[in-house]
Amino acid sequence: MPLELWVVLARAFDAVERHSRASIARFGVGTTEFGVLEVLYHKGELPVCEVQRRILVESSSTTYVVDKLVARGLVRRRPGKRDRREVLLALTPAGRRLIARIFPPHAAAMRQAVGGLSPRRQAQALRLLRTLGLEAAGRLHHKGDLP
Amino acid sequence: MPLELWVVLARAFDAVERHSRASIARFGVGTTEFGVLEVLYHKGELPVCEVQRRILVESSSTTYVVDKLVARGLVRRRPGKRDRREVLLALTPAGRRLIARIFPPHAAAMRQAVGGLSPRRQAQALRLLRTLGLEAAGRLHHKGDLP
DNA sequence: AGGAATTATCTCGATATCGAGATACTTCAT
DNA sequence: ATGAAGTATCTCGATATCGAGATAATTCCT
Repeated sequence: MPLELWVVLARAFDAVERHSRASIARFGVGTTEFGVLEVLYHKGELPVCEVQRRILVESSSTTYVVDKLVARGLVRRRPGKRDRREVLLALTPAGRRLIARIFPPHAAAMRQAVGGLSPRRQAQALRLLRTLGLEAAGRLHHKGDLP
Repeated sequence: MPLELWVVLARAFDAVERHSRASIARFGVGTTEFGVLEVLYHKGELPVCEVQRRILVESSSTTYVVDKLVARGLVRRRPGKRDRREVLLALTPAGRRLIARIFPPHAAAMRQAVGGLSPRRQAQALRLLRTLGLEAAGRLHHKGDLP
């Protein structure tokens, strides 16, 4: 049963992610790039580490993606003031315009993607997956102690 | 709500996948390589395309992974007889020994990974995710017709 | 039977991602 | 106050993955 659950979780993620990628790719933006734009759009200026936590890639990849977005003039870097290790990220006007244009159709695409479940079941799935994710994350061995 | 569901789905997948990767990596095997070994272990000899369908990577990546497994002497390629386009894959004795050693602790690790949900809730999640995945896959636009 | 469309596999170049380690700054415990 | 431990970011090399396209075999339609 656990293995079966893991398999259907992976399949569901894959299928839904294809919707996401397709809806975003039309605008010449990749999944990870979109993640950065989206979080800055909704949360405002944030340090890199905060962005990283939300987009589920490693820090080196975050640097890489942000580099690209900066090169395209969509995101701006600024040294942090209170903590001088931090680098604060924010959208440029061009970046804001782009994400404002992408986001609504993307939200619609995702509504369509998960529309196979009724709203009631979506809410059920949401609760179960939240618990599953948090518990699984909490159970991650930080050093090395496996069976 | 759909977007929130998508986010928790991605997070849950990420967290559980980390368990999977960690449990497998100890044996010097990557996620995709494991997928190939595992499906051949449980289903016996299969054509590449059948394996590919199950491991959720593109065909070019499948070739790449199989190449590595063949080079390591864990998998064997054999031309298909009834359909001469096909290439049949099977475990070598060494491959069988390896996966037989990896699989039990991996199953245990996955039980632990999803153990945050009671068996009853695991079954619920399984049903919901199966529907979600199948529906989402069915709704994938094959050409280009998005909002 | 014969050509068109489909399917299976592979090649190749491009790119996203990782992991380990370097550096600089901050926090914490004494 | 000071040194140790922790945190934030980045660099660099290695590698997994993709996408487009090539080739060959099969199936389908009439």
